[in-house]
Amino acid sequence: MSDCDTCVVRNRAICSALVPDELAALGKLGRKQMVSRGQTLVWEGDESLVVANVIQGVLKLSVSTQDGREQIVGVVFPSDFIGRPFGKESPYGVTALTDAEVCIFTRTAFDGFAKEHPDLQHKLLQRTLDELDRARQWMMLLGRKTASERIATLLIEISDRLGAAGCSPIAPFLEKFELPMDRQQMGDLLGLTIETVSRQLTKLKEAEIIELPDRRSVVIKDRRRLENIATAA
Amino acid sequence: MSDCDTCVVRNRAICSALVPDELAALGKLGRKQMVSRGQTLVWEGDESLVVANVIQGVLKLSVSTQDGREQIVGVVFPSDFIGRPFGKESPYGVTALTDAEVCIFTRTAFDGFAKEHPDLQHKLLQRTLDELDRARQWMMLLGRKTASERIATLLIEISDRLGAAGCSPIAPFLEKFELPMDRQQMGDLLGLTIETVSRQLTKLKEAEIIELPDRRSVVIKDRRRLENIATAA
DNA sequence: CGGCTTGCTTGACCTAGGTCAATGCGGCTT
DNA sequence: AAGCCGCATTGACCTAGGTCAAGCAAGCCG
Repeated sequence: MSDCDTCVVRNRAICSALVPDELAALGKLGRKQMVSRGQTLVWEGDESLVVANVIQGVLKLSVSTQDGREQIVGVVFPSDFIGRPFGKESPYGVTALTDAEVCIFTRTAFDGFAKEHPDLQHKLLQRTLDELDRARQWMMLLGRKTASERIATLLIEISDRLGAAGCSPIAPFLEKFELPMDRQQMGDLLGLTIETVSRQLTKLKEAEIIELPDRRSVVIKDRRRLENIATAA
Repeated sequence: MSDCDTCVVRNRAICSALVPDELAALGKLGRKQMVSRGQTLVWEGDESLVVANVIQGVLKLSVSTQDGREQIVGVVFPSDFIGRPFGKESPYGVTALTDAEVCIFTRTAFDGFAKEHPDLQHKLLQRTLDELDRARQWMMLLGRKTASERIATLLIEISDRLGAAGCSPIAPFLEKFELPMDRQQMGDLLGLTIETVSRQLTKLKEAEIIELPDRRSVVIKDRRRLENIATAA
């Protein structure tokens, strides 16, 4: 049984749609689980057996071709929901980018519970609609943006989402943060190669728009200019 | 008041979640409307004022950059749902690719009705999840596939979706069909230029995988080979 | 301390697909 | 039937980003 009362994401995850009694009932179905960096929770093409809420850490959703090309199709942060409820196999794999903690449910148990709780379903619908909007924005990036626009967009997006994931209500975004992924994964997310990612980052560094204190850290020195590059203004 | 009893998509659109009484109530809120090719139903960035079901025809969802680059982020066929329920502005425009007929609702009226009808919301959630899966598959295409893989994938997809939209239960896909878009729009959907689209189509024609009887028609002569190209096998 | 390992950067070169500029062609209009 | 007009195709050339191949720096371990 999960201890929902002390869960750090209880006010932001879909669980926030529930009243205490309902929350307790859902808590009985779920179980907290640690996932270490690189570990895969769901394999692409497998039957969708589990769904989960992210408590801590960052995970990727990814699709691959037979010949090994990979595209990351989504990145989930704390309080986000993972998985494909209501039947079907999962069309993408789910793998931890950092050590993470999730609150996991068997899909069938979750589906049953959701059917009985329209408020939960409503919340899930809202989230799915938001996720769809984000996916579509990313389609624009992949289809039409240049390499430098892509990198700038990614840095802004990570800064925003890590800011939103933090509990502080006064930090809409972060100016210094740790990348939750390596260069290869940035490439897989942006539809670029590792070399292009690296070159574009050094270009931004040389233009004094960002600093790169170490391989995982980014400091945004001139957010305005970065945003201009990102939106192709 | 719409005449739902005779609606050609009543068994496939989200309305199929409703019992006759409910359907009549929803029908009172909606109104059938013709949209002619090229006409825009919703502008990118505008407040989301309407939602709709597609009865006939094909529409595109698209996003543009300030400097005029366009990416089509979705294509909707008969029985599909259009719009961004539950608040927010629409992050993409909706424009008819062919003459079309839609069953349109004001967003607020629809939202109110949906809140009272969990079955309808459930159907909407399922559709949104499917749409999200499709968007993510397309992200793989835009991020990692070559031009010929993209064109092949598009032809298969259109053939499948036009087949599914037809009422015949024995036609899972079509071997001859009319493209619901011109070359430019194919490019905007695939993240390619018009010239590359044209060159790839003639390449497929010369390989005798397809025929192009006129600018809008396609005949798939060797579906197996086309599928192999599409999946990068 | 030196030698590995792992991930990142940099450089030199190449190519898929973009750009620019004709040319073609079917359908309308007069 | 001649002239447009709006696409689509084709060709010649160019470039952003991919590929291939060294280097390089930080952590780690003996």
